[in-house]
Amino acid sequence: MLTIRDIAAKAGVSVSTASRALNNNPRISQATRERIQKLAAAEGYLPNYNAKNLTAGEANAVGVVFPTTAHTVPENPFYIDLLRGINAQLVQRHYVLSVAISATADELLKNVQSMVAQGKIKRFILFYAHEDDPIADYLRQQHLRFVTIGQPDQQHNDLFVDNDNLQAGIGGATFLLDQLHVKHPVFVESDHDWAYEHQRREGYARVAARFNVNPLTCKLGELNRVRAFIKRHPEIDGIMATDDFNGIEFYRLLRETVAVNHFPIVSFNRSLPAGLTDADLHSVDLFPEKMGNAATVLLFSDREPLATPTPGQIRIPYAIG
Amino acid sequence: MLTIRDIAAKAGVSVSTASRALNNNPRISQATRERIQKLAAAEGYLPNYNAKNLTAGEANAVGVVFPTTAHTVPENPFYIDLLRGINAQLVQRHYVLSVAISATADELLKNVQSMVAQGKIKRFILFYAHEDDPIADYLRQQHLRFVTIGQPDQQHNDLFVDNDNLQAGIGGATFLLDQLHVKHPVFVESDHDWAYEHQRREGYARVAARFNVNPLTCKLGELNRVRAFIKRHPEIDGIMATDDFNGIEFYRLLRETVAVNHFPIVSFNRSLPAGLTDADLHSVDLFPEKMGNAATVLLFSDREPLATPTPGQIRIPYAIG
DNA sequence: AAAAATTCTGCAAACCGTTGCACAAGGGCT
DNA sequence: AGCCCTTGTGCAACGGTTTGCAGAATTTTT
Repeated sequence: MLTIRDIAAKAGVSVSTASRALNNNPRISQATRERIQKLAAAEGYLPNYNAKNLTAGEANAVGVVFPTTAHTVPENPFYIDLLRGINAQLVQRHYVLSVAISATADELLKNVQSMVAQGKIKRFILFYAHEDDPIADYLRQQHLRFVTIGQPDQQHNDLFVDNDNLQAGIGGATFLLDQLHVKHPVFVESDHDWAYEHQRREGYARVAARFNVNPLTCKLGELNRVRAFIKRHPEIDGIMATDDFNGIEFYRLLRETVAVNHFPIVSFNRSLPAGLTDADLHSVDLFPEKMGNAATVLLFSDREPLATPTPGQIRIPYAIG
Repeated sequence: MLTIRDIAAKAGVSVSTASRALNNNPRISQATRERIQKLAAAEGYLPNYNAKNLTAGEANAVGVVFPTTAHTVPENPFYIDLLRGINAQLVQRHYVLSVAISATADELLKNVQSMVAQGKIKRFILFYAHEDDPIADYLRQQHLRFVTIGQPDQQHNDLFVDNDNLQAGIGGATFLLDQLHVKHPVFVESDHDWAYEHQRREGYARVAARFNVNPLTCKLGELNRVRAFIKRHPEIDGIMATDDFNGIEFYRLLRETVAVNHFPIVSFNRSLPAGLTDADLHSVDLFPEKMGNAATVLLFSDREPLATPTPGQIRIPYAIG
């Protein structure tokens, strides 16, 4: 194993000079610095991060915390893309991505605490934004840096990255009404009252108003209630859903009564392969990978100031595909 | 920050004694060991893993490598469950889960190499089993321990965990023919020729033979070919698919010609929420979380011998839900 | 030419554990 | 009493890197 001592010896300098040269310390002359860096690169020297971490008192790792319950099945592909985006940023910084994932909140907290206490991990990304979250509380109390995915509790002003759900709602609805020529849309949401659903609905409502169209809305849940709703609204000729699953579920119920085909649906966050439905399914792409990127950049913004000054939050735009 | 020196001082012993006591070294008397462990626990002492790793020359981390292509959407929920299973085992061992995930094979390899060289990670789990995989080659060449999820290349005898796909195929087919009383089943698979699909098909074929039923099979792909297939086989009264997506896609095409309802489908690895289809959808559960558990146990089997001797591979049974 | 200021480099300690080796204490044996 | 063996403990070095401080070398100033 090649150590910094070997490099120092080959370069004919002391270990401390080598160390400083490799870390671009301005106290080492430009010439020496370059010479040593070239040498190190040529020899294939790579620093031992365990040693680095020991002296730094901080690990070169970012903790990524998954929500406890997998309930949110629809979000799964989203998580993977987030991981991609985050890791792409981390490798550049010679950081490693460590995940905390557990069945219960208790275990999860222990997992995170151990990362902090034993592993000296000082930076985290939370894959959820809950109110009164014990993990977030703990991190705040320890004065550790973290970014949440999704807009968190307003009262602490934590760092977060979120979609611009309002704009995405506006964009999706405009596409549905304008491009797909839908006259009698229905907005379909889950029965969870999630914040992002409200925001998307608000966007939809605004566009509906602009197009002079009735902003019909249906919340999923008890099937017969939904069926009754559909019976009452035979005029529906297009669906805007908060995600693919909700959209397709509503469509299935709709087709129990009316024989339609190639029916226009606009949803968010494409999470299903084509070919699963004969609907004319469009999706507002929310770029989870970009969210991962942005979250990481924000997480390191204490060291590496952001290009554009931002107030501790980033909103990712959307696109329709 | 509480260090081992503090504990040693409070206990009135030397640092080395404290270290040995905490690591259950038999050279320290039972009495002293217990006394020091109690004290450490009471004081809330937690060892610094960066220091431990430095002396050990190995990090307390397992690298989890995702396949490059995200396209494999169907498998996503599976990955999350795997992570769960793995992490549950790791926390017990005071290990951390580090992921490597990248868009391109090149970057992924670099990612892994950096984990090894800089991070001193010595154990890996691969979330795929490809032939001639550069990552696996690299790990073998470095004599590092790794376990693949799914049965790998036979010629190297790597460690792996896989489903018992043959048995699962038998189980699923039996359920379809016996419980759901299907007389004219069709086995639907993707056009990727994946190994697990062959194995499941083999199970299906055996059961078909036993039930004296024609082992009809259809490979997805070009839609009109599939439609023609369906036209030729109006007798089909049940589907066995290699995953939910394939099953539902075939079902959709089927319904273009025949108006069926509550149609029996048996697939594998439930990855869709109910409510998306009106088919009578059953799934053979392959317990990805258990696979994660097993993979981890296998990964550490050099230190912690397995309860039941196994030949470097574990097969996870299935259940039908 | 000498002094001062500036720039560059090296020594050694520090980070926090583990571990080889030596030594001390205690017991049993002849 | 003297010796050996066993058991328990401590000293000090080690792992690979960073960094405060001091000293050497070079340049600038007077």
